[in-house]
Amino acid sequence: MLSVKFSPSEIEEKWYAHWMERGYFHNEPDDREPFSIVIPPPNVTGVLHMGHMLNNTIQDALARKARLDGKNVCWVPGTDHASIATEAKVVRWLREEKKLKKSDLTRAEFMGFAWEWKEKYGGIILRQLQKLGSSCDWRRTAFTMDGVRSEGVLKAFVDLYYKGKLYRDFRMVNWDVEAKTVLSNEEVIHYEEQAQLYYVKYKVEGSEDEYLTVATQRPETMMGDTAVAVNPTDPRYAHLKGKNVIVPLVNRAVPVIFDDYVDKEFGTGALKVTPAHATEDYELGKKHGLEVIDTLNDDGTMNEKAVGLAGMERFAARKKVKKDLEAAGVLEKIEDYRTNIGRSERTNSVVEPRLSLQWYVDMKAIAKPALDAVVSDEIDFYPKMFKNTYKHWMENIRDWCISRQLWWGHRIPAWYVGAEVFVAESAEAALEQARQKTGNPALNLGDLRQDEDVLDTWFSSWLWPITVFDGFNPDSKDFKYYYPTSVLVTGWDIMFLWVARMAMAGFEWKGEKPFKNVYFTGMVRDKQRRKMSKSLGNSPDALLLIEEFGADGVRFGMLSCSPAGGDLLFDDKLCEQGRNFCNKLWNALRLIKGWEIDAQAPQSETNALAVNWMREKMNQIIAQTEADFKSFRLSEALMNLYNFIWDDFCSWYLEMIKPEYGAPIDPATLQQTVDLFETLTILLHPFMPFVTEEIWSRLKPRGENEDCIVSRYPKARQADEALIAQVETAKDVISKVREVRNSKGLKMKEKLPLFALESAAVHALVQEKGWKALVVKMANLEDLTFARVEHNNSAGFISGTEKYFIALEQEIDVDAEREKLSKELEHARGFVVSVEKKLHNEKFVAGAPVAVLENERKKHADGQARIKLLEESLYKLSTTSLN
RNA sequence: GGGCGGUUAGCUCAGCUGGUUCAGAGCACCUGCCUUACAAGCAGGGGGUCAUAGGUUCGAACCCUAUACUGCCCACCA
Repeated sequence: MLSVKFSPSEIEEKWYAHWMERGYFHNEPDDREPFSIVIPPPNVTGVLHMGHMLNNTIQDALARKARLDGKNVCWVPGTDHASIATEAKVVRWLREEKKLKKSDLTRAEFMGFAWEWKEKYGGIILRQLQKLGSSCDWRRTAFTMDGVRSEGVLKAFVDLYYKGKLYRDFRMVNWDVEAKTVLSNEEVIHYEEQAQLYYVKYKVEGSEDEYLTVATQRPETMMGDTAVAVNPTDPRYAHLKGKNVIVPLVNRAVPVIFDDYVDKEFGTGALKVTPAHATEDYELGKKHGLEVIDTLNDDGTMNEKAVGLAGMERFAARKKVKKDLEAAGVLEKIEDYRTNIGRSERTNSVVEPRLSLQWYVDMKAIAKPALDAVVSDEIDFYPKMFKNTYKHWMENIRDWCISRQLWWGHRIPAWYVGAEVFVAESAEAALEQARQKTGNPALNLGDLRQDEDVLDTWFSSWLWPITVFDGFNPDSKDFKYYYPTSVLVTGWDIMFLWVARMAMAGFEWKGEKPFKNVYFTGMVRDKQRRKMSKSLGNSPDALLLIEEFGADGVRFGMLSCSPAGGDLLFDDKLCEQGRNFCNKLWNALRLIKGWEIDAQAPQSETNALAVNWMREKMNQIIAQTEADFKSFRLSEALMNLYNFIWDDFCSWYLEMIKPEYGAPIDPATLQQTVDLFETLTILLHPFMPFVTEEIWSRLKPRGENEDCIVSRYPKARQADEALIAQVETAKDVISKVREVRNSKGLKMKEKLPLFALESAAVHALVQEKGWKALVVKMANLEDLTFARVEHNNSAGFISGTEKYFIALEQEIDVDAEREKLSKELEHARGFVVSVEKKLHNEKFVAGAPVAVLENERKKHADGQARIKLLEESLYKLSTTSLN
């Protein structure tokens, strides 16, 4: 006997192991149509969170659907070395577990520990993805820092360098003082924050007590000031031309310069210029030939140039400067104001503009084909609106800073001999170049100094679709077969960091797009629309969720409310709904399995009607689901199936064919029902693989390799709308009888007589095979018979244009009934009037398509028929009440 | 400052090419049921001025214009 409650934990591991053992996830190139996906590689250090669950559930649904469509599916899993994040974790681990500081280790020692750490903790997230049911080809698991991928990174770097699309430059960068590395623009997140504007008085040199007041947000950088700038058209300061002002506290004279850049309206209209610590100041400095005084160390403390502040952390220094300025009597006032502060995506520390020498990719040189591909829909975005964002960014693209002052990552393949740089895939190759260039054959490896920096993690991830199939090898069989990939599923938050760059890399090295479709998922948030975060504690533990609701339940929860691109407001309730759905399916199976069979019994007309109706409805749902998949409307597809299975299949169909208690079922109906149910498991399999596989295995005896996961998706044919309409009419009558029961307090168990007012239409329905018996069974009627007039004390309803009623034992509440009927009548009349308006409008009659016109005429006729019936009932009611 | 969205039921959102009784779904809520598959359930029910104002059209939730509110992305205003 099957248990009343479905328990996912008992079957999940079994089926996952079974699928793996059968090798269903693995494919090699063959003559089938390929369907390939590359996973957005999660951080190797990470654990599964809601965002991963969402995008992996979507990818898995797409992969499973493609598999059911008979395609050669290849979903490549893997992880990303996540330079900054991992290095930070390793540093903390070393400090806490091994009592070691990074600064005490050599580079090689550190890397040894980092790899040790990676081996220990690196695979967790991939094992968690398996729990979710992800049908990845695990044999192809890749890592951005493994041998094959690393080789690709070096090749890409060298290739770009010799094409002149990669260069080294000294300029203002974003500095993360905590990680002590440079960041790309895309890794800086701007937040609007509360800040203070300090008004500081700079004495005009040579004057008695004339001051020029500047407004600054960062007074601690004033020791690096080398000018004060004002707008040349500002009359307030015109007389200062050629004058100097004295920087307070350090008492250094700096010139007053004049530049259009300065906004007269902001603050006092005077801007202190600190070329070492602000991008625009640096530009001003270059323009006006100013000295650059760097007052910061790489860890965010002040250096000796910041007189009196040396060694202090930058924000402590700000407080001290404030005090000192007050003491000196040159702090005019402090104002609160809102401003944008840039913070490091990884460490969240305030990013410091800083001058340094770094490597860059010339993005303008490689962006064009990737931009065109999206604009022309060669690459399709879902939802479409992200095209605009992408286009805007690509058209204003800025060069990409790819070097990082870290150790965990791909070390930059550049070697220096003196001031000369040699870029090559290996030290040996660089040495060869150096020998030729210098004409000195005695040079050896020891004379070469390799660049200390590593590459931005995204410099390896942007090659992912290229390197993942077979390294950086354009001629490989797998690469040729699986590239470009079919669809990329990822969050919109990494559109610039990853998606756009992959597109560029694809065209740069393969001359072709890396993916045909991009599906952008929304951000997972909690019910209050807050981002899921560790610090808020509002992020549920993914594995606990799976334990509680089952993988299918959680998948249902993630998918059922995930319109592409929009926020996904996560709520446990959705997973619960998914779990309940599994249970519903399970119990439908129990029901069918529990029936006795009478091998001799013929199929009743009612059962035949029910089966045919269900088949036609299923045709509709198959076509709908197919269309939804094509346009990546997974949420809709799942919800349609959910409603279809719960309402149409379980509540209606199974109840239609369900034998009386203890009675057997005929073999034909049972077989057809099993077939229908089997089709349902296939339709639902992409979303809920475990429960469907389990039910599939129990529906029929199965052979070797005969599993739901590798079955064939049904093909939709044109549904028989007339047949569907016929049964829908029956459903309407049945529902209305039930409504009467409910409102009159009649029990479901009580068999009732139902009458239909004589009409050709009802006679026609009753003559349809099985129709009347269906209504009698489902509405629990004594019989359905005809009457020429409505009986006294009856409760009636109109279905379509026909009047039905149930004669009641009890007296009816005449006033209430009259009010109800009057309302309905009023509504019907209003409806007819609105239709008439259209029909009397000559322009409508002339302009509307025939089908629309026909329909309006039918609406008009039906409406009039209904009005007539209502009027008769009302009349009947009034004569009753007179009695 | 530039750009892109959104506003439909108490909540979250569909509504695809303007046309069927189009005003929908899920959740929540209300009523009645432990009815022999399922209380993780069954049968029913209430609930909306489609943000506002104009316009186009035979016809508008849908197209256009303006307004209000709101979210996001990009950008060097100290």
